[in-house]
Amino acid sequence: MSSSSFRNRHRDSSPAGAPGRKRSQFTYRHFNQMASYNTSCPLRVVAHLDLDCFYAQVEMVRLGIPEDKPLAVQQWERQGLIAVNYPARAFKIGRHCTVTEARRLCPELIAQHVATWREGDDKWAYREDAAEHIATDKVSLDPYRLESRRIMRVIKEHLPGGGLQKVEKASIDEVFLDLTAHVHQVMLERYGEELGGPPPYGDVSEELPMPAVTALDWKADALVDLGEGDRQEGEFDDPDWDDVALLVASEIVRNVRGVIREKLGYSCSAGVSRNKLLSKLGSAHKKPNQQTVIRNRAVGHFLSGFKFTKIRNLGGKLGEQVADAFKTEAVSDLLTVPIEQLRQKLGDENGVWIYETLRGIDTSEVNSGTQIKSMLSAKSFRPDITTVEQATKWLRIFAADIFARLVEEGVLEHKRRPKTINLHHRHGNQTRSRSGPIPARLLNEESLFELAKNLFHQITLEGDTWPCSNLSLSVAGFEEGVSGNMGIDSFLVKGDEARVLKSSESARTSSSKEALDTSTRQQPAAKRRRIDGAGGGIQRFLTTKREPSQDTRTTAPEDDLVRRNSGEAKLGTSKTYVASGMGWPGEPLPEEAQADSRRSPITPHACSRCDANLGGPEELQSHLDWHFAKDLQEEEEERVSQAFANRQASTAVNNARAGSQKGAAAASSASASGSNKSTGRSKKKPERGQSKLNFG
DNA sequence: CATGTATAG
DNA sequence: GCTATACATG
Repeated sequence: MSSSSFRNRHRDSSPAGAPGRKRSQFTYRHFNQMASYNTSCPLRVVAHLDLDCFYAQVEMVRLGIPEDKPLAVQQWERQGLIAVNYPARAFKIGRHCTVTEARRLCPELIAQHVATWREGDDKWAYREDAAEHIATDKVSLDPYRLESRRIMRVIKEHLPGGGLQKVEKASIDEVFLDLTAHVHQVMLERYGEELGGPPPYGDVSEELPMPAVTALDWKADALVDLGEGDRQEGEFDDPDWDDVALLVASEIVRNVRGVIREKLGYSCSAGVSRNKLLSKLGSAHKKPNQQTVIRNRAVGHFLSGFKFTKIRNLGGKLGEQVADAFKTEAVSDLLTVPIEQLRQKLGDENGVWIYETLRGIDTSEVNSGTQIKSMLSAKSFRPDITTVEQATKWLRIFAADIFARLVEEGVLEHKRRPKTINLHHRHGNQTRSRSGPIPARLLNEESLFELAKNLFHQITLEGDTWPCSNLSLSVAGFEEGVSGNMGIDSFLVKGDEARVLKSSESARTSSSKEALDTSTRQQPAAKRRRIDGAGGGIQRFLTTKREPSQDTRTTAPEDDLVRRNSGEAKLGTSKTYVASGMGWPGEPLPEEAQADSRRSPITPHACSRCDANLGGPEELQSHLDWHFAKDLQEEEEERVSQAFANRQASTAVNNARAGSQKGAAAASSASASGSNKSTGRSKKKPERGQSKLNFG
């Protein structure tokens, strides 16, 4: 198949060289479309950024290890390495090596264990002995999430605002950028002569003049070449505006990469092309620390060299199905298959999708939302666990982990909350899960724990529980705005809530449950008026006590979050449980967080800390709460990022020399704990909520 | 809405 | 392994 099928050729019967005669294959309309992110715009420009062996880089930067040292990130003793840097890969060390194998291949290897949560400790940490504590520790990916956020922030700060940026966080270490509008603006500035004026006859379907340039300087970019044979389009054709757009985009991407490198020390690779599909393939094409441009004219050659199993969404069962159906894994082989046949063998939807994908057509959007949609905390047990007590312990850790992350992720200021909670259980081959709603007012650490225990109990009711090889707790269904919960809802106990929190065998182990139970038992199904709206019943135990005077807004859940947070996220041993043991029957109720004195006297509608103007006292209060939580969060973030910032410190030499986990871990804990005091809170950047909100 | 499956890094 | 997300399906 000729590569012309990948591209709408300009039909011009005159020879390519005819002076002044040839016009662009793009029209004024096409160019104008760039401003509005039309996904079918032929001048669209999308980039994919991919951090090189991200986890490994994070550890190297954090520990100040020189770039040429081989390093791998380790998880437990015998499990595969979860990241291997490029120097280590030179020794043939791969993802699925064990630590022992890796060391045999490269005695100099620095194997850094991931951070872990440990029961009784109130924060994840890097620990020398983590590898041997698979039974008590749970991996924490927080260091990587935090660095990921810093990277996102740097990217967003570097790109122009005002609707000209579209940034999608595709994973912890990947980002899509739709640069179309930005490039449009640059092209206007740079080529206003040719592009800026009105089209001839005022007709936007007129073709543009060709760019004046005859050769483009692609700098160090890896340009995908065009292949042999087909001379209809190639290097001998003059560059058109799509090439110019990609060139501008590649400059932008090179700058973004430079900024990430300079400000944070991370290298990444990038792909620049017309859409997500191609950019993603492009970023993987040359690694590390390079960028690949796939010009439209090169798409055919680029794609036909791949096995289609390398394409996003074809790496699994669907790809296997396709391979089975057509007895090939090569993209090029499938290009001759008519669309009807694809539809017939793979279904309409898949058939069409594959037909287009094979030809580099992808109109999927770059979604600027970078907000998280679900959160999961999980543990695979080695050996399996066999008792309710063990399970409960892990559930508590999960709840603490998830709640801390809810706070971390800025759920507070975003006024978002997860709607559902889910527990997965694995017993041998069989997996089961139970889920339920998270009532708005029950969004705090203890409640998540209670909810989780209940879900777990529901699972145990069906038997076949033990031994259990895996448990995971997740929250999902994030939705905007909780202010709606302050109405009549607050005074009702929904059937759902009653059911979710209904007392059960295990529930009896919790005094809060008993209170709940008695308060809801009389008329189980019906919605009911609460006896006292100001915080009796359930709320007294499951959420923070309210101040009666604030009663019209007392049940705003973000208040509960704020206050929980003020006690710092604890792993499993939140104050409540330390104080009251397990909350077994007969034990005293937890001393709840006291109404603290942070509430400033009500000043009419203006925030003293920023220029925000609030609609009324309630909004103001909520806003101040937000500041409060924000401060805590920033302190935390500062604390962590200082650890990373210290990377050039003298410990680097020691770490490198030791080449052992011991040395690295010692240094890391030193820098993590010491940084706070030594550097202090020198610069606390007053970041407005909005920018954070966009950021995710 | 609840539950399970697929995909991917 | 540990996450995160999307989707099918009842």
